[in-house]
Amino acid sequence: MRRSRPEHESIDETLRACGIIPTAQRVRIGRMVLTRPTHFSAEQLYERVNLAGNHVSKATVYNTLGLFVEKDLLRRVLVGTGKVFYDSNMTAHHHFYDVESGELGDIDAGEIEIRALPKTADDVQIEGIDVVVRVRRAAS
Amino acid sequence: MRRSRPEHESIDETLRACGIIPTAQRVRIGRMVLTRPTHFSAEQLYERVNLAGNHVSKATVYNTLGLFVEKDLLRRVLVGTGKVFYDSNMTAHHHFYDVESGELGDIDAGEIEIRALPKTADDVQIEGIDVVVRVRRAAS
DNA sequence: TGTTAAACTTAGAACGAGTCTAAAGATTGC
DNA sequence: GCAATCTTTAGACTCGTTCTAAGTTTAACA
Ligand SMILES: [Mn+2]
Ligand SMILES: [Mn+2]
Ligand SMILES: [Zn+2]
Ligand SMILES: [Zn+2]
Repeated sequence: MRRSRPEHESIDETLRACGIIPTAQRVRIGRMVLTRPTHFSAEQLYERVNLAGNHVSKATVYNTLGLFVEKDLLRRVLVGTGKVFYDSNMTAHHHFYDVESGELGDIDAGEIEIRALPKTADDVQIEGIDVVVRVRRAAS
Repeated sequence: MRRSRPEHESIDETLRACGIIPTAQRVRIGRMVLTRPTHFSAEQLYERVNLAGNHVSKATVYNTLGLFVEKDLLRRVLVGTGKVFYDSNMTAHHHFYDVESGELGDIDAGEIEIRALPKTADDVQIEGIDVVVRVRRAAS
């Protein structure tokens, strides 16, 4: 169930609407990642959230990210080995991944057509389709 | 440069043709994974290769998998968090991934149409496109 | 508003897939 | 044969992530 996050709605209300108790830590993290579409890793967030005093623990960062994913406020993006990215752009879209720099970019859903779905047995439901275009900047 | 691996060609010759010195360990692993299309993880291979005596070390398993990937004899498939699979089916195809069972299946390339490629700056070359369809067996 | 149970946060230990190290073993060219 | 190069190995190590157990906050409600 996707929910919109209009500007006038506070993070506090967004979290409540998802059944998440808006603790100080969750609101702080929410403000950082839910107010605009952004790609980031757990460690990037951990560093950023702790730049301006008021320490938030690693465990809480991971717990909160997991909770936000569970509540469809964030999605995980799997690219290279050992790298998990989070994405607060919940509209249907895909990604390109620069294998050199590790940079992640968006591809509009309209730019990739999934024509036929695989032969799905009728008890199998599709939970999502992930497309990652691996790119490399040509060596000059 | 994809090479075919006809039945009459021994693993030994396949490896040599790729510039790989066919050591006993590499040939043994090659026989297990290169003679038919198969999906497997490093630890699955490590266990299987060591079932029938003649121990092969973890380091060699990882080194060999990395070497085979580098030489385009295997590809990596990234699915769930912390799960790296290897695939000896080198024809263009995609995957579905059962998020419950962890099972991985093939989707013929023809079943998914990549219509438009993203706006690629001319110095950016596409190295590959990975499509993973996440599926879940409906709770009975 | 005080009491309490449930939910949450925390530091740090633990985990595990994957990599590295340094030494021993194999292969190759001369 | 001899030396140079390449390969394998055990086990230590790394690092992203998860777990644990204790303390803190929140929410329910008397
Ligand atoms: Mn991370
Ligand atoms: Mn594995
Ligand atoms: Zn995105
Ligand atoms: Zn496959």
